[in-house]
Amino acid sequence: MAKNLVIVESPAKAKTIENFLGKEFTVRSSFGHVMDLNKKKLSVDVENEFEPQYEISPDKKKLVTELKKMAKEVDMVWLASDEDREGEAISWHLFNALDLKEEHSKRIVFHEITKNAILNAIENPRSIDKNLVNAQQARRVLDRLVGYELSPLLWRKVKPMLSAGRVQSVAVRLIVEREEEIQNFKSTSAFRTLAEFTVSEGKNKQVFTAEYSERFPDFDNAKAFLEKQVGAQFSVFSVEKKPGKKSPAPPFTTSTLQQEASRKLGYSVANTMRIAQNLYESGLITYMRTDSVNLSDFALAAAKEEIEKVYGKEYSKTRNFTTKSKGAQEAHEAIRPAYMNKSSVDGTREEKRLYDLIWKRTIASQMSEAKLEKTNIQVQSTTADKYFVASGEVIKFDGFLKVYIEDSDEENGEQESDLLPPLAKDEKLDLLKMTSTEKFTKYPPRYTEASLVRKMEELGIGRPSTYAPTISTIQKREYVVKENRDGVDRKIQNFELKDGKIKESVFTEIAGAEKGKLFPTDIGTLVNRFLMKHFDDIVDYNFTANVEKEFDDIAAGKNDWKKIIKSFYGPFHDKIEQTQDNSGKFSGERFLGQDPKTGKNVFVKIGRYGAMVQIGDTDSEEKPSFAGLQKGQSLETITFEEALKLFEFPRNLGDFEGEKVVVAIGRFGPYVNHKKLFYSIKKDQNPAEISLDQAIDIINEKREAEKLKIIKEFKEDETVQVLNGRYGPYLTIDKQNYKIPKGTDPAGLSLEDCYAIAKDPKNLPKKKVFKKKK
DNA sequence: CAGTGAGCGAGCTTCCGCTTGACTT
Repeated sequence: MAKNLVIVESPAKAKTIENFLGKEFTVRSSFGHVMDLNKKKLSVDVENEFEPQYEISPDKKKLVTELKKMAKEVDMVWLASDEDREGEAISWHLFNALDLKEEHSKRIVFHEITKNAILNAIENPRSIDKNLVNAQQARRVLDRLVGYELSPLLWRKVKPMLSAGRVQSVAVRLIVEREEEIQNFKSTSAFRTLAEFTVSEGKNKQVFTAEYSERFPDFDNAKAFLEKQVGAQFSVFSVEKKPGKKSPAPPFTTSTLQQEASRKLGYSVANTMRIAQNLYESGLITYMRTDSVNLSDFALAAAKEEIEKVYGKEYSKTRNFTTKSKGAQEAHEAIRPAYMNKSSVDGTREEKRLYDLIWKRTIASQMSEAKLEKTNIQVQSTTADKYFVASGEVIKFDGFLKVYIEDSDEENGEQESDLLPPLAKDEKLDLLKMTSTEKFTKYPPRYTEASLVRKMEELGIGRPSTYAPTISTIQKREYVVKENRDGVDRKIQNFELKDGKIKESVFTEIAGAEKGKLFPTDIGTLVNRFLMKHFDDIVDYNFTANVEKEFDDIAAGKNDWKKIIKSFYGPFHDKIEQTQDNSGKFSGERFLGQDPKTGKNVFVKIGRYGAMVQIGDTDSEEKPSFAGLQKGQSLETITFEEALKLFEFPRNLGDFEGEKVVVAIGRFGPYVNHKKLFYSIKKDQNPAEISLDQAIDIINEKREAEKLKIIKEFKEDETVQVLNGRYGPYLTIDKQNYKIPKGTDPAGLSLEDCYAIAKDPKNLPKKKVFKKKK
């Protein structure tokens, strides 16, 4: 056994560091936090100074025992978790959980994984910073109190299984409020006029486009303007040239990597992180959960060398970027290639593409700026008051643009800068054609996963390690759905002036189509309304930023963490109790009208299982009847007629193979029921209009698919089947599933083999880790 | 997985931030 044990947070880091340190050092990892509050209970003693009740996390028990044993056998334990609030707490937890002694343990920190940085850290140890630990305790306890007092209130007032928290509830609010903005947005239109010119005399007949600097509010004005331009003379009024430059973006942080991978590669936030994790574990990139744009001296030097070698000296410019994001803790470097001279890697297509993005972004960040020349031209007409303007851009020196261009979120990328022909003042121009086209203003963009992350980072809510999980949480709770939506056709009016004649035309464009955007659900909207009404301070966009300032004071030793929590918890808990006692169910109920058949009231509201329509009052003698809303329908927008339609199920379509075929709508959407079997109806078919023949098609299709699933059946025992599942072949006996041991040919199994597999407890599927939905 | 929704009451759910595998039908 070596004389020293170093404990870091990540196993990949442990492996690298062990190589730097030599035989005297063993390096292990804690896999993150090892202690936490118990998941089942509040675990904060609110009566007694908010004392947190920590325990060793259930999944870390084995690890802690192991580390404890190792710690006893070495002379010195070096606690080398990250240098931030959470890292300090991890060291403190390890100190406690491993029963360490002051004289046998030291706290060390480093920001980059280089031999010098590690050796330097070993030479400059310190003790655990209790103030920083206390700041973490305040953060942890605050989040627990908010989450574990608000969520149960939601279970009682809105719906079971819901959740609320400092981070997720603000993320939901952003999406709900953006949707409200969009719904309230009134699109207006104006006519945009473009003209194509060439010079009248000379050789260069290059065509360029200029836009008239006024937009016309309506059809008549646009038409009048174009009519006036018939027969007009055009000439260059002014030519203005000025130099410009562009600088590269800083290297990637978690947030910017997620955004660019989404824009350029179309990866979801979770997917990007999974791929980055693989690259990190293969030693190809630095740590992928970081808020720092800093590069180590080693990386700066390596980038410089690579750029000078490949592109030449004039392309290199060493830069140090400083972070602008709120609450950044900068325990790591930016995300960069481990080796700058490795411009591509082996791996899956996804890994290659993400690595390429990281390599280019990092290299570009160390390259010189691009030099441009911008040209603005004004064209005058003898019959117009204002000018037509055109702008062009010429790249004089490409610099970093040679390697990498950052994408933007702007959806209307209409500011295309054309290359302009050489033009002089007063030069005569020929008009080729002029068009005036109706343009509609666009509502603010809906969030994508990545643009939501950017907004969260801007507000300082969430951390690099939680962006992806938070986005999955708000979708799992069904506050938000990621969806594509079809647009609607919109008529566009257009004029064209050519050869002295004006042509009118109308064409259609698709407006409002969305791909992979986040939409709030009814339940998300309702929960947000509830929180805004009773807990507006918690979902305030500045709540996190403000408490972060308090945590900073605690970390600086200027304030006591329990005092801070106390001043928050008093009023917060009062509000919890008040809302609990004084407000009723928060169901978002909306009255739609009176049922023409019975005269009873018809409502929509959120029930135990989601949005539903109710006919009849809850407190009336006769039990009300209910129907769940269908996919795509919403509490806010469903009409009285649509609501009544939901009660037309189940529909009996007729007989097939001697038994009834029934269409109905269930928990999982519309389905066909026949011989006690269920068949889902696809989205593009309307369950209210489906015919018997169409239903039979659905039944037969499913039967075909089932047949393909079967690899092997046995006449002797029909409960035994070898099937093809989502995760490869498996065995099912009497509705119990079993894994087939590796290396067995599923098609060659005999009935006896199957029984044998079933007997071995090894082949039982593991217990479900995730909870059942219901 | 499957057609629920009153009310009774038991027993369940839930936060954020650090980390990876093991595993799913």
